[in-house]
Amino acid sequence: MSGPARRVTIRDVAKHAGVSVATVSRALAGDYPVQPSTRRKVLRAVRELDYVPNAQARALSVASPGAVAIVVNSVNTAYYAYIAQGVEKQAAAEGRLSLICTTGGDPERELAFVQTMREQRAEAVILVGSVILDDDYLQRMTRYAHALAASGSRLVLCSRPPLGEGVPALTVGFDNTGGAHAITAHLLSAGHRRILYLGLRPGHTTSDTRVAGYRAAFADLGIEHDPALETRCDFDRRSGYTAMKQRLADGPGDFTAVFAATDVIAAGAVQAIREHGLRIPDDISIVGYDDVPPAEDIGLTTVHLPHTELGRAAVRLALSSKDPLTEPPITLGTHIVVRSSVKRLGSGR
Amino acid sequence: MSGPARRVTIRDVAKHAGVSVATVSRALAGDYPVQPSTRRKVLRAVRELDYVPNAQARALSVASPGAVAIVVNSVNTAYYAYIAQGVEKQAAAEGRLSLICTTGGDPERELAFVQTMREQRAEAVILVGSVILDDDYLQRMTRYAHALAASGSRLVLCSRPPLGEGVPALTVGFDNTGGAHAITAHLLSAGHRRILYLGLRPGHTTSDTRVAGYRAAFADLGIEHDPALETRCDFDRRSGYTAMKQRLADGPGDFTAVFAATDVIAAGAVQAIREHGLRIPDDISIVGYDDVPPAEDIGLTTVHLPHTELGRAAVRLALSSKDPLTEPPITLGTHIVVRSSVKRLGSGR
DNA sequence: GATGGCGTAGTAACCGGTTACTCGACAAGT
DNA sequence: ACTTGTCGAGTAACCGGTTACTACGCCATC
Repeated sequence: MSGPARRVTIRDVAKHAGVSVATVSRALAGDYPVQPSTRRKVLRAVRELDYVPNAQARALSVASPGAVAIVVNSVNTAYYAYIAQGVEKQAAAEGRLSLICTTGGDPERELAFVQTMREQRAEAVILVGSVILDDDYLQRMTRYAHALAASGSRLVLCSRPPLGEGVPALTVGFDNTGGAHAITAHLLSAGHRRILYLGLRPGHTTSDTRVAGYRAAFADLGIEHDPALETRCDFDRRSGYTAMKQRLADGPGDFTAVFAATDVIAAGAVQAIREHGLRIPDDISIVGYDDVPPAEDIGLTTVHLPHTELGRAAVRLALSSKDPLTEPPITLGTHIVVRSSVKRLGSGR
Repeated sequence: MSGPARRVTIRDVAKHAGVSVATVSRALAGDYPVQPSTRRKVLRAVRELDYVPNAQARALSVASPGAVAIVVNSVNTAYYAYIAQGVEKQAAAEGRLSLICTTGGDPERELAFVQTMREQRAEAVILVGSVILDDDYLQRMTRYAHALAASGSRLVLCSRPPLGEGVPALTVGFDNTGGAHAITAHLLSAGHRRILYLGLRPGHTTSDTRVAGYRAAFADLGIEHDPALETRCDFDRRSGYTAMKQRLADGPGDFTAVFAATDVIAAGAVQAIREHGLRIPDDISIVGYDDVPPAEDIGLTTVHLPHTELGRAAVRLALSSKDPLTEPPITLGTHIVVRSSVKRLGSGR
């Protein structure tokens, strides 16, 4: 029982079946007339040798669809996981393999992966997730875009700001400003006026767009807004917890509602609020953003994002024949999901 | 500005630099002496033409590391996402690309993907997640194992039962029975005697192993156990909710604690308990399993699983030179995470 | 019976790299 | 001056497939 020393190639099959390699190839492809008896011989040889064609070799001579690559910070975060799921599903539906890379936010890894994808002849590279928008970032993305375009791959920025004219990159995102506007208006119409915004992070694109919607809601309804209610906070549970703890320690009765920039922040904030002996929504109302799992568990009213659809849209766009230089960004709409974290204030005004 | 009609190949670079293709290859590989002046010419040509070597072509002539493929039900589930994260990280650390495939539990997709991975010459295929253990499944896996082994790929079953002697598959898993034993003992030592097990699903490997630990804990401590407290329930939130609802409607005071087979089931159960007007842990204690996000949000005492480490171990094992025919299954230990969902009963017995 | 067309199968070139082997030039040794 | 050795570069074979082109046998047709 000698182990298979070498992989079985099409030549082995040809020899075994007593035909030429061309015949084997044609019998398997089925696009060229082959005598039924010959075909049977070939298929039997294939079965007996357990031959599997080498996709890499085939890709050399035939233009075959390339893989779709997803780059995310981490798969552990529901927000990314949902999007990645959409990407994978759509890619599979279109007959593409999905390559995945997690960067942990490290630009080095991102760069290395983009380079690898050029070598792999990936058909599309999808970068997911918000970022700090600075010059370094813009330059980096612009370089990626041109490099990938030159290699015939397409770059899709998913839930990231567009790069602007003349840069060959496609963009798909959520309507963050619209969603933030809507949920803020929801709080305002429930009678809340002093609404804490938890998640200020200047330069962070997701934060910036959401806070913009929050402010716009006040402005549109002609309600005055206290900038001191905008609270800095990173986008994770712990930060939400500590920021809220701090805020409650400083001035308890300063606000009646909280708009957390993400559900994860909200989860942390909820814990802080409860530990402070306050009840939701009786003492404090709170809303979040994203509609990811913690939201349902804590009964959080939030903004639902079509995550999976975003991933699908990214792939569809990438595999379409749209010109990346001129195609406008796609923006997916959002809607509010009402649960039980908002109390209607007495309308005695 | 005529778009690059064809990809730039090593021959283009050679022509542009006025050298032979061999020289270009060697100048880039750097493993063969090349005159510095020649090397400079080559590198300049590479830069000017923006040449990127074709990894697929290289893989044909040189034995290069293959990709690592992960197959999961879905990336949306934290349990899978954590494991996938571990796989991706370890694969990246070992210089491999990660391919991902979600099956939604469809054996057809799984089969198709395994076949594709053979064609792609993947180095390892990692199947993750529990399954219904029946003859059909065993036959399928055995077929995969032999097929992949014949193509030189390795099969790793992650959090799935081993296939037994003579089948070339590696196995990595959690100590489900041990963890279930420990957390049941935790409830017993807190004074609980009537403990509802929520998540019975005969044939489902994860469920079977956990319920075994639950029963063993009673047996080891010589405490009688009422089989009627083992409740059927699927492994999702909704099922946990409805099963608990039903149980509470049937006989409220029948049990003092609940052992949910997963944290997700627990999350559903918690909601049902609260809606029934009962409080946790004052009226009912509850524990879960997995230690995935809902656990922290609902303050659930649970069994922590080293998910990410499982993924890493799977990759390490796959890329090691261990013989899949003889290598014993790896089992990763677990530990209890105590939060606030268990009440110590009055020790008045 | 020579000619042409059709249906199958084989030969060899090609995809884009790597590398064993060959070869010329030049320096050192005798 | 001739051999020998070394260095650097080119030629061509090869990796494992696909496919354009060629060749052959057979039948119908003139």
